[in-house]
Amino acid sequence: MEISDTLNPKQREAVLHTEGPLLILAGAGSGKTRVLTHRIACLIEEKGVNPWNILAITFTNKAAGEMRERVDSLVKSGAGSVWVSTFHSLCVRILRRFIEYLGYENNFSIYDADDQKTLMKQVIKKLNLDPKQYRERPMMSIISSAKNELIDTETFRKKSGGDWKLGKAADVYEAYQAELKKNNALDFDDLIFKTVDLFRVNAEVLDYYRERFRYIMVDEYQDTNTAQFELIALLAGKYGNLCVVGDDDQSIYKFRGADIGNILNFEETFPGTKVIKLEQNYRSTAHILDAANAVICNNKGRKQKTLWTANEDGPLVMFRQYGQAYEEAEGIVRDMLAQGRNLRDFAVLYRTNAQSRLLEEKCISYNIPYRLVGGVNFYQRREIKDILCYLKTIANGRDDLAVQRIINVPKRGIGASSIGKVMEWAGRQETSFYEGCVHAASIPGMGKAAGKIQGFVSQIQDFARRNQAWELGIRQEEDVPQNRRYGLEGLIRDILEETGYRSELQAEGEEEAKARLENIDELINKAASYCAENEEPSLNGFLEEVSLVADVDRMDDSQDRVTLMTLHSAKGLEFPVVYLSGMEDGLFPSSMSIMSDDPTDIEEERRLCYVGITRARERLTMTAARMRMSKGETRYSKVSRFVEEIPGDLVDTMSPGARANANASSNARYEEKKFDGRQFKPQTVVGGRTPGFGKEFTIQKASALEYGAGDRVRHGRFGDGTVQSVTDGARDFEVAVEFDRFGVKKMFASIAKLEKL
DNA sequence: CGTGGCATAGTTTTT
DNA sequence: CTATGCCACG
Repeated sequence: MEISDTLNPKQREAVLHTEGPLLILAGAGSGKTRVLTHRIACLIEEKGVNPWNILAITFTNKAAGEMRERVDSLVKSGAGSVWVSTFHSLCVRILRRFIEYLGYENNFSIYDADDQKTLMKQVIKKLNLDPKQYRERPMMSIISSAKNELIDTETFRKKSGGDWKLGKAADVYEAYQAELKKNNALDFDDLIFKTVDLFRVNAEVLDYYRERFRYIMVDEYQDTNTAQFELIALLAGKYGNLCVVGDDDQSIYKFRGADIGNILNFEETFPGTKVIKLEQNYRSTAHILDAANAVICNNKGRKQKTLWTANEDGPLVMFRQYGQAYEEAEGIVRDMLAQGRNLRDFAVLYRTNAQSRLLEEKCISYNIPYRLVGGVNFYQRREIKDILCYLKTIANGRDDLAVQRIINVPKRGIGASSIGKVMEWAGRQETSFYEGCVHAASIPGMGKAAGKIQGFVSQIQDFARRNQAWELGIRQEEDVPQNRRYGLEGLIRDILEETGYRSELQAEGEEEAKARLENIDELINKAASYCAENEEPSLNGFLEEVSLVADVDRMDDSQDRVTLMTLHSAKGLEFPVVYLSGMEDGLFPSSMSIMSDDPTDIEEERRLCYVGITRARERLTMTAARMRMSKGETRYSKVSRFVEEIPGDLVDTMSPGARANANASSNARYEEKKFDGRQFKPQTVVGGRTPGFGKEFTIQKASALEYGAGDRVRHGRFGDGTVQSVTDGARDFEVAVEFDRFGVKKMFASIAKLEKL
């Protein structure tokens, strides 16, 4: 085959350079996946490398799946032996095989964020720390960063020096790790950390994988953290055939420990590195690309490169500012409808998951099918977690968290005090909670509860026996519906029926139960397809698969639907038409990053904006709202600084006439809530490069107000009322007024323009 | 032992 | 505003 036919010179160079360290700086839409897949094909077909010796690491399972598919279609045979995987699944596979060297059992559980939180809460309680002062989240993030930096408990303790607060954190870290180990469980960060640990303590295992993975490729390299870096460096330490692909401008996971230094310093770390820049963009129109470049060039400390394209100019970038956030959502939905394209062409992106709600509501009211990526995770739903905890208990009885979650679900009359007694006993015996349940009868003071616990234990044992029989390939004789082979599907069904989970669910209400049972059905389908797709399906394998899914992995693009998702989830994807919603200072960039004294925080937001812009192929629309509800109160925002960074001649701000139209039509539906847009004419216009929008909405805070609590005032729309309170906020005075006809309203003084009577 | 009501905290982003 | 968590009561 002619591998290089469809590639440009730079791409071809990257594909053919197969030996030694290679850094590919690939701008957005520059065809990096094509380079990677062709490179794999080249290794196999031109250089005669055994596919078995190739490892490609991606960020999400979705990306891995796509790469696998493309390699399959490119390579005649053997492509199946190429190991394409995410960091996390790679590590799980390695650990399942060798973790016993680290003192864990190979049926370990994987804890997600919820599990971590529960465990952390227990730890804080156990250490008798004030839960007001030591909250789970901050503690988790301290520990997570430590693990991402490969700092173990011992080093952490040393580094804490005499610092009291850090010493406490060290206590928590130690206790948390001990608890995980006791439960034979690893959290997400551990998966990487422990694999590095394994490689460091066991030279044989390391060498085995070094021999195995002679050619390594890493996608999205800009988002690797120290632990992941070390993992790769160890693996590539013998043959040195390491090819990383990334774009420093698209590094958006600093909060998760990603170290942009990994890509910026790659050349120094790996002497003899060949650097290839891919700067031609094949994805977007020139206008979109110019806008992206205009935004990102405000960042300092980036590798110099300029994306260019041979594509046509395309339409201008659109910007629209609405009054209320729901008008913004409606505006987007109507705009999509007006274009008359396939719904799958559209993506609406936003900074925070909370923003999806309004968009969903509007999609529903306009009858537009949508697909929501992220948000409340399927696997976080109560009923799904319940069933998964049954499965986890069956797979790994040492997972106390799982056992404790389900021991009284459905209700078995095992209450908090009985559970407490078992916990106490297990603690004294230095054994697991489940083991405590097994010996419930011999625990003093258990009373009637002992029998109930026994019942639970024998149920679990029964399930475990069936599962073991299935895993060993023995056909289950009894309880087989027709001639279907017993498997995970059957196991979940049995759990549902035999524990009484289904009947309890049905007892509690029609609608609710129906929805939950549908979710469980979806889980059963998942289990069935897992079993069908895998050579050697196992309970642990299934649990892994469900715990390592990213939100985008569950994105189903088979149906013609609009996609709603966060900017983070959108990384690596592309759509013909993209809306960037909520372009407001304080939301995007987030107020956290604005307040931060670390200037690189805002740069990370800017990179996120760059990622968002470059998702669009043909048409990009940015939208903002002046008012948005958050935490129960209205927030007023000006247009995002990122919008201002785009030169005015690239932007189409809606003409005043068109805006009036849009408002008029949206009013029809929301008349009662509508707040006349004209009242929001700027009080003060502070000069901006781009006329028509930008800095127009700068509120001039008055030094004092002429009215106070108790005074009668008049409002342009709400009529007369009595001032209840005046709060002196940072940006403006906030006034609460009880209107005679409209009730109590809170408003900002400079906007409301209240007139004293 | 279970439930229902109230209080409080929380919003970045996720494998 | 909404989700979660805790406490008091039945």
